[in-house]
Amino acid sequence: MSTREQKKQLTRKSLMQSALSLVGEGNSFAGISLREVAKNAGVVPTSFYRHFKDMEELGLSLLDELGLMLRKLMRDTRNRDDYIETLTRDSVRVYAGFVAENRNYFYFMSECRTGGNPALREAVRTELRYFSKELAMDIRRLPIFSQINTDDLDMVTSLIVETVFASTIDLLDQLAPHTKPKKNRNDPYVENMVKKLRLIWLGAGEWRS
Amino acid sequence: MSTREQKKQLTRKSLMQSALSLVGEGNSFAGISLREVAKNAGVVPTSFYRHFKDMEELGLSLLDELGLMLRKLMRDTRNRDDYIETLTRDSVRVYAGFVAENRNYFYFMSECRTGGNPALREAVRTELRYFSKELAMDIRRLPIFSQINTDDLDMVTSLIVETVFASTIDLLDQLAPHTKPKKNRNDPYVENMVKKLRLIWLGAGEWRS
DNA sequence: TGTACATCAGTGAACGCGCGTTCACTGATGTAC
DNA sequence: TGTACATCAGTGAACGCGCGTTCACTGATGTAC
Repeated sequence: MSTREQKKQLTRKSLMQSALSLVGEGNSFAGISLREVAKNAGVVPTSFYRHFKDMEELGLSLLDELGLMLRKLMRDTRNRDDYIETLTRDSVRVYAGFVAENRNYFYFMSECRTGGNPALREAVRTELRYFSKELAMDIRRLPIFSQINTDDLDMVTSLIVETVFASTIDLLDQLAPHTKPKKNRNDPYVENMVKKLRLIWLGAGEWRS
Repeated sequence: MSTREQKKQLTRKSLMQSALSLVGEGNSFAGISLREVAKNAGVVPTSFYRHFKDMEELGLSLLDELGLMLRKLMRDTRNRDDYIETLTRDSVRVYAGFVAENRNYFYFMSECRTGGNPALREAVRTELRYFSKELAMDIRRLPIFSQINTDDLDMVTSLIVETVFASTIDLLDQLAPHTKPKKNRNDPYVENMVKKLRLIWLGAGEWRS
């Protein structure tokens, strides 16, 4: 990779980080301007066009990036064979920690899930569907799912993914800025989430397709 | 009520409807301007200030209004003693129909759930919490919940409310504009939702606090 | 009922500002010989 | 290695436009007598 290309990628990166930090400051993505983003990135507004067609394209790149990070996180916590209760609690705790360390990304993705721009909304939907399918492939071998067909298993995993994701905005708002996630086992967010997942799990155990 | 006051209320109403229809056209609430709202309502921008301090105050009024409509809807479909399966499917169908007939309101409320403005976000949270509590009070007497304590019942009902609400944006996007909700029993949205609720129900039946 | 005054929802001009986008440019980096 | 030319990321001036907000106003409606 040439020096020129490296510098270009650096600017691109700082434009994305700039947008993200503006969202993290309490602005909604729909409300921030191309000029603000450029200024915050230390670059003249015209430069923006060397990297993105418009703000929507930048938003899609951000979603892509977070998607990759989340897939990696899933891959790393998968394929463990702990007792299911422990695995659930640990997974939720890992997720909550990851959210806390990437607050701006999740504020952005939460907004996009329901925000005004259809293209961004669809991108989030695709991402969630991907996680749901991954999770289904991962847990299909468990004995608890012997009585369940593929469609219904997808229904269960999408319920899980949606439940976790929908709660994320509440987690973000209850985190004071710059607070580290609680590491003890009594974090109320984690406990509440674990209860909900356990309930879904119970239901899945009783399910007959 | 005086004539003058009546006229004022009419203008107020048309400002709110104006904002709502702009959101329904695919704009995000965060991105529409006071001037657009006023223009669309057939009124000079300055008039806006006779009714609302700013766009946030208008947004909160919209959420209030939708909240009242939803509470009425809940009250009307409550206290029936159908077979639980029938009740669930009918309730989901009624909800889906209501969403389809009030698309703009639900696009707006969905955006607010996760949108950039903390005050609007909190207003939606309060509303959802209210529905969850109402639902808990309503179903606590069912024999299925004899083994469940108050906190856990709240957890179950909030899971139900969040699941239904999170899916609303997907329902909105899959509805073609100006489409009437399907009345037959095979609407895939309704069937998928019913399955998820049935699964939660199964889990709740197995739950021991 | 009629008159004189008060109220106030809506008006229209004006303000300074940041917006997205265009354009010709500069000068460091890359390439061919 | 040195030279001459090509590329292209980032610049800076300029554009027309819609923004939120202020202000003094108008004229229909309401109120007191």
